[in-house]
Amino acid sequence: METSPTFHHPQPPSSTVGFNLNIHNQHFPIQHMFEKPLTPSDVGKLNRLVIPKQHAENYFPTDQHNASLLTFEDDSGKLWPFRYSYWNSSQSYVLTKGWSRYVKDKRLDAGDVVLFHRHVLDSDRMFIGWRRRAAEVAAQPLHGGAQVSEWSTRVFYDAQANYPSQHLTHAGERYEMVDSYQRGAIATRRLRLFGVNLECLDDSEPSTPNGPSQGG
Amino acid sequence: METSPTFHHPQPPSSTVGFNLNIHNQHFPIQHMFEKPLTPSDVGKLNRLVIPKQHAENYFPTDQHNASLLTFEDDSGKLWPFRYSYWNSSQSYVLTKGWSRYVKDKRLDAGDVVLFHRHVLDSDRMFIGWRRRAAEVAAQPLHGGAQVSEWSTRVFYDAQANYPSQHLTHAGERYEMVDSYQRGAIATRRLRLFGVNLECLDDSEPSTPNGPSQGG
DNA sequence: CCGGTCACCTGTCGT
DNA sequence: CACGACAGGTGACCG
Repeated sequence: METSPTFHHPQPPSSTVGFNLNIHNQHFPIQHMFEKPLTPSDVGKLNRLVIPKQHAENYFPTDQHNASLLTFEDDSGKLWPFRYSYWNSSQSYVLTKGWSRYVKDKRLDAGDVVLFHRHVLDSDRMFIGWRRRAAEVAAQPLHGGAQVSEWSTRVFYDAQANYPSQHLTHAGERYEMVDSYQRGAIATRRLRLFGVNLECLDDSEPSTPNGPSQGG
Repeated sequence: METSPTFHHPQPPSSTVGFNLNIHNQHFPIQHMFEKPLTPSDVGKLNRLVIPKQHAENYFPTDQHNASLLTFEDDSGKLWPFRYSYWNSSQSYVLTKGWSRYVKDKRLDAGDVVLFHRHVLDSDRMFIGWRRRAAEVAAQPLHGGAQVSEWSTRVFYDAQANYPSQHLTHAGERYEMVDSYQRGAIATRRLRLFGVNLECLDDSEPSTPNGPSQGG
């Protein structure tokens, strides 16, 4: 059993973009940047996390000469430095060095979701969290259903990928705030938080818009 | 079939550390430095040979600013220049550029053994040789023995790694001189060769003392 | 564009 | 059990 995961406040926050993060009894105004359901490769031996291009370019610093270091804080205050680079060969942004340690430490599995947040008042300060994948439903038997163990992660994973656009609590494991889904569009919204007027991006759709349907 | 491999004199020499090398009918006093059973990676697509740290630091020049060029002679007198460097990340010494050419030219395979020698009177002059791995024994059928092709190289490789401490000829392919095995200890011995008194290191144990037994 | 090279990275194993 | 060594990898780069 896992204990005390993710950044999420016990009760669902009222806003998409800002909520409180309790770290060591200190409360931080945190902006949700994006999240990504982990692919088998993300948690496998490739030791890398592919950051969806849109999110990378929206939120992560544009490293001039490739290969930078991004450091995130987790819910315990522990720092997680990751090597962040752009792979020309695959035209993709990735977290590499350090990522496998995080996966192991948090015992992440395919279908689990990593969350990226940042400090509202200091966008250089970034946070990483995660939540368990949705519990297994008595899943749809595809094609007759002979496959067993090999398939199970994929099934969870796919189920996770295109989850409905609105959900709050789900099997007691999900209390993520995702309201206005606007696929493909980036909306700005103004909000007042901690006495500060902020203009925020609100593209918190799931990170794999086309889904991780990489298998045949 | 291979023709005329290795440096070894047709009859086993009497000394561990010095023996004659016949190159183009010239005889050289040659000191055995060390040898290494080749791993699959050493002969694979990584195009590099890992030099066990002890041997590298004992025998190869300490390159000040990393990345030097080491040139060896083979039994035909051909020169083989290799780039020699230290990889900080893995804390290991490697031969890179040029190595794959040697592997290809000599048709080396995993389990084969590369030999490094040097001129007794001119230690800058170094020689490279090789011998075939030990012929496959009607090997121990592990767990029932269903595996075939995939296993074969590994089996050779492991069989090679922890060969007995005393062997001279073996299946007509091995006439390496290895007498006093003193694992973990380095003995010095004095010998008189070509009218010259020499004091020599004698740590010619196999390069992977623990063996590459990484499989379960 | 492709193969070789280079400088990294990490899991595993033995000590 | 922490740590060194290294086998087996990677992407970037260059000719």
